[in-house]
Amino acid sequence: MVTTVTAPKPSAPPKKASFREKMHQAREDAIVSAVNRLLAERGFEGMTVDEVAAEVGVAKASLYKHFPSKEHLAAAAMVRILQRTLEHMATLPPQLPAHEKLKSVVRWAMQVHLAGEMPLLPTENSTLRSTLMAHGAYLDALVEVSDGLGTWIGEAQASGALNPTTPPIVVLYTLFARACDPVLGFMKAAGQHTTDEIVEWVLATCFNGLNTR
Amino acid sequence: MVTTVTAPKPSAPPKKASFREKMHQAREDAIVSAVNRLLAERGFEGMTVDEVAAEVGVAKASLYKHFPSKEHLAAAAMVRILQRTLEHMATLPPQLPAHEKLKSVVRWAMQVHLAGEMPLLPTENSTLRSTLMAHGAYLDALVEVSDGLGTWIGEAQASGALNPTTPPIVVLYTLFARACDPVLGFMKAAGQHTTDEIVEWVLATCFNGLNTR
DNA sequence: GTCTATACTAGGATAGAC
DNA sequence: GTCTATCCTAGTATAGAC
Repeated sequence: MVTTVTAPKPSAPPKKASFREKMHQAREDAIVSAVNRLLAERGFEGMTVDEVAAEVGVAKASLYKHFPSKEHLAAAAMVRILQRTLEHMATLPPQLPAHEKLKSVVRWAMQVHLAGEMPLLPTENSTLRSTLMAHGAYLDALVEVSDGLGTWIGEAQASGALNPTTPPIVVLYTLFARACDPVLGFMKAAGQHTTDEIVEWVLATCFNGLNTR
Repeated sequence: MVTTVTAPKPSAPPKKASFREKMHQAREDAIVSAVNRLLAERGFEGMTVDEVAAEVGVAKASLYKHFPSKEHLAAAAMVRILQRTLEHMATLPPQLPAHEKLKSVVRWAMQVHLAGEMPLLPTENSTLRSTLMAHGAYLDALVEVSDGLGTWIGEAQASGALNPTTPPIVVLYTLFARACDPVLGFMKAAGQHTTDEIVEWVLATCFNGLNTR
């Protein structure tokens, strides 16, 4: 075949390639957004791929051209929320005290939660767990968020703002857990308060505790 | 059929009736225990009726002689944990300060959680939710627990032990949520601390907050 | 890479004998 | 009221045309 004369594969025009790529990304973004919302509403087990397809307005088979399984769909949504978290963290002014940065992140996460966009934490022993634990992008993003928060936790404890006797890992896990706090949903369902009020009360409970100070 | 001579249905000997009844109750108790454990491990959607049957060591069809649906299996487990909560509440000495009673209940619930016996809260929009909302025994038990805790919350806020500016409903929901706090599972999975340490730290975080006091 | 149509399986529920 | 065997829907995933 060495002697065969074939035209060299023409490199596609950059403009067009970029356009196609953009469409592709936009479509995947729409998919991940839908997954994210359904994950927040129903959890991984409760969410069905049919629902995702319906919400995106695309055939189910098409989803599987983008992502190889339901677990990978969910993983993409988890990566996305972690990246959004990193983006929020990056917007915080460096001179802000560490404990204020932490508060801001939790406040932001609670607002995301109340907006119905915070995926529920996967239960242990879930098929999702093992996929996530083998998912490089997810682990990377998780480590990056944890490291960032961990640094601030150290600073806030050193400054005396956060209780230094609490093990930092307890603080870190508590912050993650508060982002998914069911209290937010309960209060919203009770329907007696604005989302801002709910966020401030739950946030205050988190940092100040239930006891009188 | 009025003229038909039939022996009057002999009332079963109390001893034997009681025995049969006891066997029945013991079987149902075993079922509910298994459901409770699997609900804690996998959540409602993640739990399968096959697993329940396997764990009890009984045929799946037999389960449906006791409970009409998967939802009702779960509801029975929810009722049971609420009743266990009421039992624990009843053991507390009346002269104990209200805020200590509340702490004791949360501590107990966390221990139950770490023992793998705390059913996960049902996600909103679940088929389980609607069954629970139509389940008299569940609602009764829920109201009874809520009323009991609500009374203590009022007392603890009046005494100044709990922050009186926090809406009581926030306190109540927070206590329920802490019983299912994923932080407990995270810390346990991290495997660096005893369950007693975990409980005390999470409990302290709940009542004292993350901030330095 | 999108669609329609379908394969395949898991899982909730039931039939019917004992 | 327990069992075995089965029904049947829902839901993940894929085939194959365009």
